[in-house]
Amino acid sequence: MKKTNIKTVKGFNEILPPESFRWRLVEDKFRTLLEGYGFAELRLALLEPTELFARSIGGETDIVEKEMYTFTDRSNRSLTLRPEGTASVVRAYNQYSLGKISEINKLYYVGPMFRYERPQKGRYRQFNQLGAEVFGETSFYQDAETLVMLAQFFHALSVKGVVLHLNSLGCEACRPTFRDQLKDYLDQRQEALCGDCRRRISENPLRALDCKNPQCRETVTDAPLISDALCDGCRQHFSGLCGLLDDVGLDYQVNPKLVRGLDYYTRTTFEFLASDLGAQNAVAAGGRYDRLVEELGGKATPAFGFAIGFERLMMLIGSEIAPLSSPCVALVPLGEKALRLLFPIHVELNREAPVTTLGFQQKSLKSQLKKADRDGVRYALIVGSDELDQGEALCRNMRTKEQFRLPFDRLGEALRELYHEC
RNA sequence: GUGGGUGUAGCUCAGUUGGUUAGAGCGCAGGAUUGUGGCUCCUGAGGCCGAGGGUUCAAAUCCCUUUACUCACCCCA
Repeated sequence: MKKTNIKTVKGFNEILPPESFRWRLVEDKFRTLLEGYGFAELRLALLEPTELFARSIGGETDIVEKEMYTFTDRSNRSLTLRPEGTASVVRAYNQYSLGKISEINKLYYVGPMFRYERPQKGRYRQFNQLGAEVFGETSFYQDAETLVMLAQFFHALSVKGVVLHLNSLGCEACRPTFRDQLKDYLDQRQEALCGDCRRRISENPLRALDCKNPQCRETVTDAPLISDALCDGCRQHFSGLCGLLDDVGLDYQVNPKLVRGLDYYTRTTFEFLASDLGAQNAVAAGGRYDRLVEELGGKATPAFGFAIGFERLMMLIGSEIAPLSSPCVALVPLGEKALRLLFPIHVELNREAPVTTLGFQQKSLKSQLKKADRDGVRYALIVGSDELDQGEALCRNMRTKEQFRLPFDRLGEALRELYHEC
């Protein structure tokens, strides 16, 4: 404690074993599922020009205003550690002209994001997201497929108590009208709103809808609803999506007051909310953003995406997931000569799979068996002076306590056979 | 940025109204007649009691400051 005074930066979340094994399992499930649906992985830069986020997320959002890790590098460029994944994916989509390679692009990513916020339960300054984006598809079938896929992911992990909340935010045709309507409504009730909401009236009035201040909530109960203001196109898109979700039996709640903190969303927007996560209850969220690709300088391309909060997801998953495969045989040398004999076998056997364990300290048989037991191996292979004399190792089945002999000259293949039985 | 809570062994925590060398459980290491694990028993290692200052004959304990963690607000995954 006294000399380890260099510690992680506040809020930077690190994953230690055995938790890291659980993370791997969940991540593997995510990859398998998404690749099954035709997604391919993108591994992108963690550091981007600051301008990317200012333009994509929205200059007026809290994320850009006060939550980014922004600094200038040695050549005085303003750089930012990515606070989310979508902006970078869109940047890459444009930069590498992915739209020209194929009409539809389904991409996913896994990795850390950075936001300078006060850490608390389920929120860190370095946190991890599992995310995916689909480019080039306007159909509500795409929205539905992606939402169902997410629900399948949660189901496969036995996550219970997550509810899908759905809304449509309209498009460039109908949202401005609604925005003005809402602005008027809020303007007339300024006194009843909190300071933040008053500020929001001009900047982003939609966000006043999901303010948690009780008084604001009450004030907003009779506010105009976006669902009443949607244009025909948006209305059909949304009802089409709901119809598909009904068809496949995916439960959802339409929440007309659900809005997003990021400016780029259009039409479908959603959150998967967990009941037992405390205040940070959104495990996954996302929606459609049909304008962003063009706004970032690309060809107009519709898109749909989501991000899952990895830490939050892991809090919802029971810790009873089975550990990864463990070694099968503990090699137990008694003395330097035996160790010397076993070492080449050990390194040969573990080339491709965890078959054996071998300790290099000269320890008593008793403590080596103790360790073998803790490691959960099925067999202990004992080599002491007797065995060296006879040219045979003594193999003990840790469960049945049966012991049998294995000649040195075929130890390797014999252990390999035992491993395949494990 | 604003509030509240908590910092004692690797982990989970005890520690009386301030009073000797600071405790338990788990974990770790070793042992219980020569080379046989899990159960039991014994022994051991491991702490500047988060840090700094103050009050006192005496501080883990009281006061101040600071820092870290944590929960909530804000916002978000």
